[in-house]
Amino acid sequence: MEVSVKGEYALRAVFDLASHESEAPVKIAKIAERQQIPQKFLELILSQLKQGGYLGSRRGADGGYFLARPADQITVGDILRHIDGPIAPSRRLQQGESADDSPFPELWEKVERALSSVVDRTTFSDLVVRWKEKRARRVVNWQI
Amino acid sequence: MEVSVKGEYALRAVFDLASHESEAPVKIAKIAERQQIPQKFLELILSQLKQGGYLGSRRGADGGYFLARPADQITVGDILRHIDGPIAPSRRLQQGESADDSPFPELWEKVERALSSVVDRTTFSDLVVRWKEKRARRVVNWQI
DNA sequence: CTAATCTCTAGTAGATTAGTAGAGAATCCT
DNA sequence: AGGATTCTCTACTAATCTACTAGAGATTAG
Repeated sequence: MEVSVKGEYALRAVFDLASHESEAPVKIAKIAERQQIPQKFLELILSQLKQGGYLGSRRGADGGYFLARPADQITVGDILRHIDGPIAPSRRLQQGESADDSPFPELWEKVERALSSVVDRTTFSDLVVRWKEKRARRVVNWQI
Repeated sequence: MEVSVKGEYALRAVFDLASHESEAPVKIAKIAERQQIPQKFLELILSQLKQGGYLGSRRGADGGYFLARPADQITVGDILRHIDGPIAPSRRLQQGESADDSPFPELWEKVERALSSVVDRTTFSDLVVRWKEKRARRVVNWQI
């Protein structure tokens, strides 16, 4: 039940774009540097996220990537599913086994719902807001 | 976020033992047959579950495996963690990053809690009970 | 036109997964 | 005691996946 490194890179990349929303397109190199992601690997990931319709891009000088829709309309679940595939164990049935010969399909559905209640309700806008609040608190504590 | 085949085999095996609790030890071959698991692979899994303290065994004729504690004291989470490792993304921090430079550790904690609320509250006793109820209902429908 | 940047195809070392093979050790039955 | 049965332990492996790297090609801004 781990998230792949690729999946986590994808989340970080989208988060990076979300925190620079409505600015000029962000260059791959910039994201790679800020998020500590190998640039060439990141290129593949961003391209895949564009295929999925989550990002847009522009080439050339002043090019870069940007969110294809507002940060409050992209969820963590969207990105994870698109990069890593299904988020919960997909109901694997043994040969000649019907759905209710086994107690597990029901269990996996509960797991799916539990996971979904977190990742499909968390948008990148949420992440950015929370993160900014946390940073603000830290600055305040400094000053005291 | 998938459960490995090995993990699912482990769950099925413990479930099989739980549905034959308080009977004589169950032979590997019997579990392998009923649950459709390659026997040699199952041997490794059962042995690992024994190392974890979940199962006991006896060799020789009339030997087999059995639960080391009652089925209502073994959870799905116990088995999954023991076979597949951590159930939620473990907070990976980038180099030189403190826990609140990033919004993700907090996210992963929520995921962990959500998952835990399912797998750590589901015992094999629960699974057996639900499964028997489901079978009972099916028989009733047949007769109508 | 050219420099900057994204895009696309290919390759790849190392780890992991899902097994298999086979000999050894304990236990029960007669 | 002897033999059959069953778990136990170590070693090996084919195939797949992961996390990358390399390099040439296509777009765009100025």
